Amino acid sequence: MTPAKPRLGPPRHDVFQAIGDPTRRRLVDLLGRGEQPVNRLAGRFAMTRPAISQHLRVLHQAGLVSVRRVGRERRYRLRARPLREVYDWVAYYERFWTRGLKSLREFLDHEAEREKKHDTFKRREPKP
Amino acid sequence: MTPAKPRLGPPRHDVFQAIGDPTRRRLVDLLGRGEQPVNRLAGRFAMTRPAISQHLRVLHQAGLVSVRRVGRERRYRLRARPLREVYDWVAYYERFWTRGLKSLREFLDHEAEREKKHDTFKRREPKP
DNA sequence: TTGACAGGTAAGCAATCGCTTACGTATTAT
DNA sequence: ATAATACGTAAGCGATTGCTTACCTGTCAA
Repeated sequence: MTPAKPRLGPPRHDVFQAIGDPTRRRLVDLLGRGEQPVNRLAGRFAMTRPAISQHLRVLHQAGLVSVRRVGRERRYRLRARPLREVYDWVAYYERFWTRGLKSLREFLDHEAEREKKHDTFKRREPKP
Repeated sequence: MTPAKPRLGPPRHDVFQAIGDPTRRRLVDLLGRGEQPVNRLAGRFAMTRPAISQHLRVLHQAGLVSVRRVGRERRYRLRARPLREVYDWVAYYERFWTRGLKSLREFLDHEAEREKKHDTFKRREPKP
């Protein structure tokens, strides 16, 4: 197959990717308590301040934080709205684990379950 | 600062990272309709089957899918339970966008908001 | 004005990612 | 037996990530 085209331009970070990193999730958690300057945030991590700055940039590109300059510090605040996309996506699957025996999961796999049983008895599968 | 230690051993994929990739999210979506063999899944994407196999491996390591062999095909099925971790994390922030003027967000940033106003009037900030 | 502080940014580097092609291994069809 | 199918896996690749150190600018304090 022809090689996949490389992404060009500045990497527009999407929300799912942004929260894929545990450090950034912790940053979101910390900012959930309220606006905070970079140094205060960085103090909570075992890495350098520039590293945190870079994580904050990713969060910013994902629309998850905004900055405001106060004196010589920059205070970041959480913009949780983009998380809604994640929430909406994942909330759909809630039904897959909350319900019991009559779950949608089981309903959907009903046929598959029957096939599995037959497997146990060495029944032939219909040709794939 | 001393360089961060490289992660050793096989990369145990965590759920957040697993769903950080759009291809893997689509795989989850497809599997949400029910158990499916690899070829059927791969047919929906503009990439080779091995690429899909590798994505499925990541999902498997994250506990998001299970496999079952049927004849010569392997049928993957969704195991949505680990998504609960994502759901729980993100659900906390729902309040930040659902409520109106009296949101927790505003409550937490109440002080910050006042400072901002003062900024408008060129008032000095208390020393950071 | 000089220095200390807050923090962004660039460069560099090893590790990881996401993809490809090539190949190996079961299983089914002929 | 032989070929075809379904799939995994390894190797190789360029791009990206996550960190570091080094350096820069802007603001406050002395």
